[in-house]
Amino acid sequence: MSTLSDVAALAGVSISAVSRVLSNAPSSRVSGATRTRIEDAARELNYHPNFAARALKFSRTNVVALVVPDLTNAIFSELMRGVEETAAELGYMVLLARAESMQPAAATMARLVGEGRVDGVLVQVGDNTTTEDLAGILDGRVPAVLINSRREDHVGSVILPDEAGVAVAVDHLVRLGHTSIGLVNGLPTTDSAVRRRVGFESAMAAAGLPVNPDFVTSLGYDPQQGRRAMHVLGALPNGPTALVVANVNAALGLLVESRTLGIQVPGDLSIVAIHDAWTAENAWPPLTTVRMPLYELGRVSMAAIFDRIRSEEIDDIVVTEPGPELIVRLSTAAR
Amino acid sequence: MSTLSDVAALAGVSISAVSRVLSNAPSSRVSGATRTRIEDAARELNYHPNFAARALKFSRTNVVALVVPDLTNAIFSELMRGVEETAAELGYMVLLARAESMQPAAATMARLVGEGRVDGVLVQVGDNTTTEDLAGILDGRVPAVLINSRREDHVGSVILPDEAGVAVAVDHLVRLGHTSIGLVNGLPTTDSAVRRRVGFESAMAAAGLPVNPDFVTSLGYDPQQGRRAMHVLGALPNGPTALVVANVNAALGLLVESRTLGIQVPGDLSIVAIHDAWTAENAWPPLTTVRMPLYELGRVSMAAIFDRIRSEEIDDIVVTEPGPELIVRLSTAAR
DNA sequence: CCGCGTTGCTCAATCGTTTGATCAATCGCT
DNA sequence: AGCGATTGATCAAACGATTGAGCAACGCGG
Repeated sequence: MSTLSDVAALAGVSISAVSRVLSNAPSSRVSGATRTRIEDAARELNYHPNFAARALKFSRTNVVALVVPDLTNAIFSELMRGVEETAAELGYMVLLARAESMQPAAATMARLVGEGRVDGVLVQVGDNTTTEDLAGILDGRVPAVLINSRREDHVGSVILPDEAGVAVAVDHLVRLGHTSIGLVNGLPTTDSAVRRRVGFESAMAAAGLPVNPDFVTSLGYDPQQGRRAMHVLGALPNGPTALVVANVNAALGLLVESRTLGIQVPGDLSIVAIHDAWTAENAWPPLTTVRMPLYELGRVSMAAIFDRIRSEEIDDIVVTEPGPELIVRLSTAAR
Repeated sequence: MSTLSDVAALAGVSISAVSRVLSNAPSSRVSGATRTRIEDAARELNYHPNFAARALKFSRTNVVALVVPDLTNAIFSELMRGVEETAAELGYMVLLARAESMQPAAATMARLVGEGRVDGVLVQVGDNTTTEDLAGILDGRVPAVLINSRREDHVGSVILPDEAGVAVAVDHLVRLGHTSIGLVNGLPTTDSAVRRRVGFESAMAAAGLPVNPDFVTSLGYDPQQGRRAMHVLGALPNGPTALVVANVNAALGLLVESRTLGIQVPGDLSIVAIHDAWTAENAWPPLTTVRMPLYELGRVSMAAIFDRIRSEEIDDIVVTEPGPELIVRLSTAAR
């Protein structure tokens, strides 16, 4: 790891000259001869500017943290790709952080920012995270953007068109002739679950169908809760003939429980899940899903935190392009 | 974000005093009075030492990069947990990086270290990681530990007891009365696939069973390749009655293809997959798996890179404790 | 040939932290 | 009281990069 002085010594000039040449300062006033001498020296020594030194000088690291509840959630794959690609375009790096339980995560984030390791934070909160835990980080001193959830007391969020997504799912089922449709939702404390519930009710109303409260569960987005939901709904004497499952992972668990209960999918019960992932096409039956614009969610979120860092300006954004896309597989059938 | 000078000013002392008190230097020689004054001031200002400044001073960041081919692979969940927990114990942070987003990977890793962003690199090589991608770390200038693979030209690796894992799977199938057993393996270029193949052959030999080359595929670890493998094996006139699938993700794809082909699992075909993950118990039928010590793999890997960074000493290690553990679910049945 | 503008480079301060060297004040001992 | 040892603090030099200010050399017009 060579430094500016090493390069300067080799090229026989001062470190200032080297710095100016290598950072391509427009006002650099350097002769062509020294310029090439410096560039050659830098190449020979394989010079890379020291990250810590620059960060110290600029009090800026060009790093943002992306905090997600579970990195191995296939759903986040596209989100991360969007964030990372946009970050790279903007000259940023992404520090990926798991936040399984938020207590230590909040502390970790506070450290991350307090120690100046990152310039901003993108937070995707999960099922078992109340945004309360994040209060410390969201007090406005730290550039932060909430992904997939909103808070009254914090401006700066990017969310998905959840209502529209659920509407696409409901429409598909209605078109197939279903009238008795249930919703397997996330926890009511989750912001996205609230929006999905609203979307469900509007879509049902628009189709002229009643919402049976017994057909709506709000247990959570993970497979275990999907199982529980199926268990609850399966025990109903006259259950729904179709379900909108607000999360593909929950749908996987639900599918297993349906088999245990001897319920045929899609014969007895049609299922359409929100979010597409590789697990959906490798389930049996392969799941009909609504693909949400997660890649774009990532892109927009990164762009938003960038703006926030540079200009202090930030909005609450809904990603609308592209809209939710129905992917028909084998878990839905006509009634 | 307050600095040492802020704290010093508030406490009415020099920054040296503050630094010594807050870093708990044993030779600090500070009076109890000033000590508490400084500590109070630090707390009041919510002081956190600046990361960049310390990194610059120590030319050490206490960060290691963990490079994995695909973050959303459920298998890596435990691995990451092991790495992160051990890192935390050793005072390190983990910079998670997707290999996919590091194009070209060699250059990105070189930059990571060249710019002094990380002190070392943990690399989990995937199916499509090329030797070229690793070029930067093989010359030994960068502290690096290979996870799950070994190379002649690089010392510093931690691997799983792959042979033993496959043996556990084979034993289970043999005990169930199977004699016609196949192997759905990873690419022959993958180091772990080679070891699993060896383990398969030894285990079969130990059971006094012949290995039918037609029953062995080496297409890859992902679901798509699992499907292809099933397609190939399903076309055989007298196929195997049981399969060891070297990766749980491949097994998921294989399972779907088996349904498409009308092959009953476990009626016509028993399946045991290497690696346990939440997807295994949420498949249908729930997959019998061999749980490998991935958490410990993470712990040992982190410990190894730590040693390498501190002392330049490094070994090639096999994680043996705990051994592979059979988890019986519903994808295997007696013959 | 003097003064002025320009060119091409170097000096030196700065970011925040650590730490050996230094120094003033106090203490213990005779 | 005198003097060395100890205590409790500060000074200042790094770490590596950036950048405004400064300075020597040169060209050129008058």
